[in-house]
Amino acid sequence: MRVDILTKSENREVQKEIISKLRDLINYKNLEPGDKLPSERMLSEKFGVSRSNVREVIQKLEFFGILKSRPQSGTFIADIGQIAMSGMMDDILRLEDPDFKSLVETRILLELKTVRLAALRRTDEDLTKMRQALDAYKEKVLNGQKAVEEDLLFHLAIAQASKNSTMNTFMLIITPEIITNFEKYHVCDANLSFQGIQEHEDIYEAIKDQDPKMAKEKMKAHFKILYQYCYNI
Amino acid sequence: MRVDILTKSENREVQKEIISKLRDLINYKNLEPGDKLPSERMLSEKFGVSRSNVREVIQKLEFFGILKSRPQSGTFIADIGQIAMSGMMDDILRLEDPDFKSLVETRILLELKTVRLAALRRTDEDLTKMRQALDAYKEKVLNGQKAVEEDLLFHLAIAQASKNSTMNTFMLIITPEIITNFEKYHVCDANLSFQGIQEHEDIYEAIKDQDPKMAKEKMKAHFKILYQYCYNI
DNA sequence: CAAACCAATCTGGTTAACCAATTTTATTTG
DNA sequence: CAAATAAAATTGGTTAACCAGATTGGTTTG
Repeated sequence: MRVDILTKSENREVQKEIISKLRDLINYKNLEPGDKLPSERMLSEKFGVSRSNVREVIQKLEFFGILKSRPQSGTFIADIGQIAMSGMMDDILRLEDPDFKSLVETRILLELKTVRLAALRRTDEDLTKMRQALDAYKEKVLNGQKAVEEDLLFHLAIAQASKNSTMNTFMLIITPEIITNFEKYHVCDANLSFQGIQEHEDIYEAIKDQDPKMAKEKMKAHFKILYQYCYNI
Repeated sequence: MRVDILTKSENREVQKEIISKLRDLINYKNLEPGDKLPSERMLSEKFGVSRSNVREVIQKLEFFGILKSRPQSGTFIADIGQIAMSGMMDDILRLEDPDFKSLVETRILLELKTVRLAALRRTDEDLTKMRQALDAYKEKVLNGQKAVEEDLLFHLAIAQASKNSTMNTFMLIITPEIITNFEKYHVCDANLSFQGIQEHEDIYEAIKDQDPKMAKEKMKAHFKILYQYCYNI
């Protein structure tokens, strides 16, 4: 178990080193947007790491949108300039694992927006999905069971109804970590209350009525306890 | 070029199919959080795909936090229940590529928050970094050159000063796509104006003075043009 | 009979050889 | 000499064999 964590962090260190070396290489060679990177083989040899390590890093930077690899052709620098490139790589290297506060802070920010957008843009289909999620949540709570997951799925349904794919993606990214931390810090216990049901119903109604202001208001009320929890940990 | 896009989207289709099959398998086998998935070899055989494809998907789901693979041991379902698991996989399957509007909408939301947090939490070091980014931006604009990248790096410096690692990460994720789209839709042309310099200076001053309200105000003013651009495209 | 031990097996990770498509270079041809 | 063609080298992607550590089941031992 201990070793596992070690190897993982070791691997991460390796990745960071590769990114750093890659940045230096790009700066040194004055590569510009659209230019081709040296081949994976070349890089793995030059950096003294395995080709799969290089591939992992390239995939990661491709996810961040600053590289673009084309089969049988090469890996290219995306259409952002050298300055942005170098600056972003620095930032990526400096990225830390998200702490719980940062997660909740971001979640609240996102949800106060998605709920407004959902009220404005929701279709009938969205409404059905939210209703289903809400009912599943209700049933669990009324049976005295934990319902953290059903809770979150309701909120994800809202994000989906917001029709903003970026926020939807971001909600998906933070949700599992939210769930894990909720259970770790026993935030879920507070979720057993019947009050939660009414709050969810209120939010649902506001979205159904296409009332963005009310929707945001109700979501704010729903987050009130979370606020306190978050800032006491 | 055409083929490249095709193979990429084909690959994406393969990935989606694997995720879908994996979800069905988990549901069918009633796997719960903490349970071990069948080995990569087994899955690749069962699904009729290559092991590297399986590994790609696992990495992706690991990024979304719903799987966790441990070396020499196996891949495990994260500490989220089956319901959240299945629901999230559905959502991931349904994820679309972000459109420009969605990107700008999210950026504005994030930045109106990070600028407030930066005003509250910035250190002197943060201030120095922002100053450097601002000066680099100024120089380019005063020389009549495009400065989209320097612009964004200033905003990234703010995100970093916000001390919220989640928002910082999200800003990093959307930045390259923002840059690309800015150049595509010639939003950058509007950035040549000297007005931008003053607006940046105002934001910087507000953060320096640790005045969150003013900082948000100035950021809002800075985004005014962007708002219009965004909703006219 | 339970606890300690050990070897066979299984795991994700790594490596190296291979593939098909592309790109470059050399050759041919008008 | 330039354009067309063909062959060689290079590319990211794929595959299969291999590795070291973890797990497991049976065996031994007190």
